[in-house]
Amino acid sequence: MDTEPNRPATDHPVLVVAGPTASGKSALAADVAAAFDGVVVNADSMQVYRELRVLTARPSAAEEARVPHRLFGILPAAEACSAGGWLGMARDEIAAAHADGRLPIVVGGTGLYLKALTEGLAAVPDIPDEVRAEARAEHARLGGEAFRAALAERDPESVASIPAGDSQRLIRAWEVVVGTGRPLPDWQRDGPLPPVEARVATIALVPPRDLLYAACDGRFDAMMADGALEEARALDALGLDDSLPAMKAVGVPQLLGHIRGEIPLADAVAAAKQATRNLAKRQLTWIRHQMTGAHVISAQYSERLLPEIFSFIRQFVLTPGP
RNA sequence: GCCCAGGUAGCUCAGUUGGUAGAGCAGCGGACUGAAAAUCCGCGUGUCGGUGGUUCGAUUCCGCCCCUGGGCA
Repeated sequence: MDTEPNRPATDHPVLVVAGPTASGKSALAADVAAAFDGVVVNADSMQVYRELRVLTARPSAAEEARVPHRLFGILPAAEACSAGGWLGMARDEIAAAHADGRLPIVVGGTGLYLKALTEGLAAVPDIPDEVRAEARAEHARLGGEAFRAALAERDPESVASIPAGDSQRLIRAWEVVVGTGRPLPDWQRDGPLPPVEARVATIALVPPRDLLYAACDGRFDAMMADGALEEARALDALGLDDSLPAMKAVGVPQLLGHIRGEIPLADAVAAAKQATRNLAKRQLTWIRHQMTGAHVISAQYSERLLPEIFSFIRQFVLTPGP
């Protein structure tokens, strides 16, 4: 790692900016980066996909020209990103920023990614693709209840805390025991891979609910005006599997429903706005319970908040600890 | 004006052979360790349009009125 020899790695600052969708965190991150010689690092599971520019509200070309941005639009929609995959890339970008003497500003709404960054991730080996495919096939074949019962024979601990309907987490638990021979909770008990070596301070934007929901609605209208439907058509033309992560980004299933002649455009737009609001609510729950310790700002982002934010950064981010 | 169909939760509706009612969605709360913008779990008192009547008891049956669709004039 390219750290300065006489300075402990943990003295390197990292600013994390969390917040629900449409809260203005991207603008906040860019404004901070402009003021503090920073690099914006994406921590959003959907903004990593190349084909989704409009529908994920990725920073504009102008914004990227104004301030360096990393990990935006770097993977094809045909690939599936993951918390672990992202973490590796994020650590590299953070290290690179530090090596350049810049402040890494990690911004995104994917709580799991941010938690992996700040608290580390269990050191589970990579699961072979065949095992992962088999896990999904078995789940599809057996159904949730039977799949869960089968998993209980090898990993009763996971089963105890995962309901039969929670396909994604059941499948993950299954592929870990089958792929590694050890249940996921055992790996977790080994302790996480060390989190990023840095002093991390977190700002969380938590706007009032009514304003946030209005922002969600307004932003989807803006996306439509900016070519969201065309973007969805282009994605559809790739003929990708609908179960891929990129195909599940808010707005994509709804617009594809219209493109495929299943629902009127107005219904698709309304459904996409609704899905955005549902997502925002889940993100708020995550922030409230999983990101304790963050500096909470109870508002939508606006430049008027910058003095408070700059003051926080000078005090807790740029000032080395004892 | 007449005929028909409706008026039940914020919305769309179900239901009660008369004993004051329940789904989906919304909303709210919660979970979350490698596809997480994912995947899930929990929370349902509302003058059952109004008003008279029958009844021990009416949201349910009857009368009248109001409102919304559709049809006939």
